[in-house]
Amino acid sequence: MKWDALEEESCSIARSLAVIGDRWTLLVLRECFLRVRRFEEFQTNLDITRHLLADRLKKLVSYGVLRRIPYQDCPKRYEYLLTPKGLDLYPVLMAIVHWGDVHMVDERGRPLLHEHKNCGKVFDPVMVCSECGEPLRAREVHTHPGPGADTDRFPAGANGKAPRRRPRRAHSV
Amino acid sequence: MKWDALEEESCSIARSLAVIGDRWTLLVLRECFLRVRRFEEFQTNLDITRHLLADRLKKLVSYGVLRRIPYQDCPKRYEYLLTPKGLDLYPVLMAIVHWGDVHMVDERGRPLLHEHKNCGKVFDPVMVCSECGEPLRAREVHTHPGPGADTDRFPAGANGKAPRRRPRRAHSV
DNA sequence: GATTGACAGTTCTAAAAAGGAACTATAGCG
DNA sequence: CGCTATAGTTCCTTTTTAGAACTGTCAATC
Repeated sequence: MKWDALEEESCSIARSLAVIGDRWTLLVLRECFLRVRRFEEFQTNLDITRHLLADRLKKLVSYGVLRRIPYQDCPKRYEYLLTPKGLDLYPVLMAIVHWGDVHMVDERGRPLLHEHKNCGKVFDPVMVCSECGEPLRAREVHTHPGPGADTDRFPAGANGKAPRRRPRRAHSV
Repeated sequence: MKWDALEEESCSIARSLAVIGDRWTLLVLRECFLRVRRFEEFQTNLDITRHLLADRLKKLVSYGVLRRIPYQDCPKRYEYLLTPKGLDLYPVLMAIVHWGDVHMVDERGRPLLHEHKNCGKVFDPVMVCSECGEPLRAREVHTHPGPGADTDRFPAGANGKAPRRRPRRAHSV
């Protein structure tokens, strides 16, 4: 499977990974949420090669995750800002941060603490069900093929196509 | 920055990315949550090269995300199961799925629908504050350096070290 | 007026990683 | 014996990435 093929997959994870499934991209986005906006600042903070940084920024702009906005003319200079689509990646970053906080910290403890302005407390992010508000656990979730399902992998009950593999039972994720 | 250097960083995102910051690894984990356990099944479903698959599985086992369990002797055969540490990646996967569902679907709609067994409804995952239960938005979160902070990037107020850059204001993420 | 520095990249070559296909080893089955 | 299934490994080619230097524009400094 090539990089570009990910976008074509009938799977929201695969399609998301076409955008964010690369270590540098996620680190660039971390910087964006830390209010970093300019090429040089990304480059200094991340110690990424300039080539790759230019490439990743271009890709994120083309996917609508960042906007490239001029902040001065003469010479033309641009900065990179999160779009609403980019801001919606916040839960992804927070989920990754929290997993790292729980499972990857060293003896010194967490590098960053998060404070919720609304309630004033240091918190952890928790993933809950939009309907009942309960925290989600993999075991307590069933999946069903949706309208955009890959009929090869998740064959619809009624059509005559032979499944490529044995029919699957309901899944998590 | 080399791959291995990520683990050393004083940032939970960087350290998490040392484990999951690669497109194949996240696709392998997707399969794990879909109850896939065996080498051949991963390989067929993902169309990953056997070489890479072997490498990624080995890495995930070494990080304690998967366990490699024999399910028969003669010949020895192993299957890969999520550990508790691996199961804790569920919110990360769900956050990615949800972002893809919202921003990357084609005209056909979502590939998969998720049903919460506890309440019986099709749901979306929502990231909330552990303290007040409100949904999290990047703008409403401040960060402070924690005990494991990088003093270079987040200098402690009292010590005499000159900050490498101008002192930062509080951040999101 | 020449020099230096900031910024946002681009260009070049060498090294590392990934892709693709075939091969190995073990056992059960007919 | 030949065939299939499983879980990898080996070999070679192609693609990406790393690392460093270079370009071009303007502003401020010597």
